[in-house]
Amino acid sequence: MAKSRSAPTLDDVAKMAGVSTATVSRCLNSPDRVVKATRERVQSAVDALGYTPNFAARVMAAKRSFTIGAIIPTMENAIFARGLQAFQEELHQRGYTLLVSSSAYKPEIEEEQIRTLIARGADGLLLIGHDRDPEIYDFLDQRNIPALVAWSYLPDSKLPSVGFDNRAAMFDLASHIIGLGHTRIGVISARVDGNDRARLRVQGIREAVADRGLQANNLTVIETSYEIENGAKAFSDLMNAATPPTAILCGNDVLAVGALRQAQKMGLDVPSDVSITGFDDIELARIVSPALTTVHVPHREMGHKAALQLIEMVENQTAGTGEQLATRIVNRPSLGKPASG
Amino acid sequence: MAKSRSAPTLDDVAKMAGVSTATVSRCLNSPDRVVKATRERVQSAVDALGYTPNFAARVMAAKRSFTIGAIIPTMENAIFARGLQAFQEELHQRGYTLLVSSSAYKPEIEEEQIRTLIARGADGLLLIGHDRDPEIYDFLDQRNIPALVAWSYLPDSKLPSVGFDNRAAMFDLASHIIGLGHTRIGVISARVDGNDRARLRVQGIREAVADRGLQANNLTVIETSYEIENGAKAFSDLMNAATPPTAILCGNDVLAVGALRQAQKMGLDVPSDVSITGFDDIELARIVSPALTTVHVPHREMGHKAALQLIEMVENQTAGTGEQLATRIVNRPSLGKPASG
DNA sequence: ATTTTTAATGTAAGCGCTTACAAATGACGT
DNA sequence: ACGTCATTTGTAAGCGCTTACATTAAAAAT
Repeated sequence: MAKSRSAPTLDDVAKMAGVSTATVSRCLNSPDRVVKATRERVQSAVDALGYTPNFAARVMAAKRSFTIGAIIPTMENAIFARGLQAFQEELHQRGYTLLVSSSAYKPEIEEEQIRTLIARGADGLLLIGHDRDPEIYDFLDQRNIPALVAWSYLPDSKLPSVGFDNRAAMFDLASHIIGLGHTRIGVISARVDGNDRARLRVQGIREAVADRGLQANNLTVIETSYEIENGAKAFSDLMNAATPPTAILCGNDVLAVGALRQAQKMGLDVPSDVSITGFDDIELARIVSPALTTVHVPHREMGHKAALQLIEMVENQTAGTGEQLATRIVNRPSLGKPASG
Repeated sequence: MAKSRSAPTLDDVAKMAGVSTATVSRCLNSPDRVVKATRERVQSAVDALGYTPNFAARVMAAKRSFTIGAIIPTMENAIFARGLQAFQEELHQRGYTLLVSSSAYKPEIEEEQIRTLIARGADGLLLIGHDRDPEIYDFLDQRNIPALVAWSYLPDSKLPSVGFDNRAAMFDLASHIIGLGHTRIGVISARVDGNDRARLRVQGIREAVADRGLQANNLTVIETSYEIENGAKAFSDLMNAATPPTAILCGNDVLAVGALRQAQKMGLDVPSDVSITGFDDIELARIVSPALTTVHVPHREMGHKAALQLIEMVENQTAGTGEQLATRIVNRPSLGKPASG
């Protein structure tokens, strides 16, 4: 096994360059405060030694970590992966590193992760959605840690948010579908408990139903967890009812794809026997056949803007204004008019 | 804006509990070295103050960070996202935190990320694939940082690896396809430069072709980058040749899905006009129609085992033995016998 | 040429924790 | 009773960096 030579320190560099540690530190952090000749001498010592600053020491002394923490429900979901990728790219661009944890959709894990990330000196936090124990907000407040919510925009929330209006997006889609003549609506939603995004989407549908004068009993909502198979199961439950829906709105594309496959398995044609719609517009939505009508969410833009906003909050001690992003309905063949009248 | 009360320190706890900082530290790190009464007194002070240890200080003093760094090409690819998720879960289980960076498939970015993660005190590193500048291996060696490679198993590599034999897996698939009677083979590969996984997959195909006595000119290989559209483009290039292939092997499922869609667009039936296969067995492979014949890779198992192995290397200063995981061919309708003779 | 102002560098005090070592306490054997 | 040994706790020295402040050198102003 290789002998481990421990990493060179600031002191080593200082000695080699014949200057004080303060000067070396300045060369690294504010080069303009050091005269060119010195800077070059220091630089060559750094190169010769292969010096890399020790992060922990730097954080401790500077009380800044250039680290941003993000806690997402899961990386396995393309929507988070994509937004997070854009978020990380922008962070990296601006000299920050990303610390990621996933909470597996469990509030208590999320809370623990928040504490961990803060203890690790995260300068700011990215959180998904608004629903969480108020205690957490107090904690963030008390510690004065900038935090931003993504994937859900709410104008008057505790934390500023960069995202879209889940309720309005689903309201529009549902209105459009009802406008097509559908009168019996099925909904396959993700679990709404502790998930404002899912809850608001369902609420948008309910409001559209009321708005269009449909009876509430024409609406059936099933809640299930995030897996293709659950979408399939929910679909067959919905279609086996006495008077099955003519359109099924799914809370996300993955559930919709599950429904779609189940339709095929049951010999039902989409959209002539039943229409199916998704939400998110992930790649999958374009690729299945029939392709899914869905709501397009600008995931990359969201990640990107969230990064900019959070960095702004961290660097200038500002409160963060949040930003609402537009979504749009993407019409594809999985949605049609209901059969007959 | 809330007054920022700065975080309570070990000292605060010690004072409140009427003990020394050493005792508080011991309560937290090796509780059995402290008598029960004291431990309880300290614990209540911790609770009352809402104390969380400062990570940077701890790292600096203990020279251990309980952080593992991972550098993956991109989070947007389901295969990495899934493996990484499993990796993170196992890490979390064992009290480690994951620091993630993505290199966007660029070696120079990867190198920079490696240095950054090490400077941040990562106790160990997870890297994807074996191809990289030897200098990096020297650096890792010199600093004595345990590192493990995943997604590619090689018995005699610089670093231990947990993964599968890309060459053999593709050799088997190609042999199977040739055994079905295909004689003109097209390959749509990811860029092989700096990517041993892609390179070895192509090599596996070449070896199978030679092994089965096919002329090398019956094999056409196109290299392209990772996007559905590129798979489509490569497919049409391949099929517009004078004597188009009867089977097209793709280096991954995403490229294969692109090829599949292009086939539909060109009015070609799969598999009767042309067979298409993928690699990875991501969800997409099951969902497209016809479903893709592909090579199943145990991504979650890989992430899980990589975590265990890396932790073992970190905690016991061992070299790491690596582990080869099995892949298997998943037969689905996108592969058939060639038309006519 | 001398004083004032400004720029460049050095000195040294922490940042919050861990841990080697020392000290104190108590249990035990003789 | 005393000394021995084990257990529990305290003391204090760093870990590698940043930065307020002191010092020195150089430039500008007189």
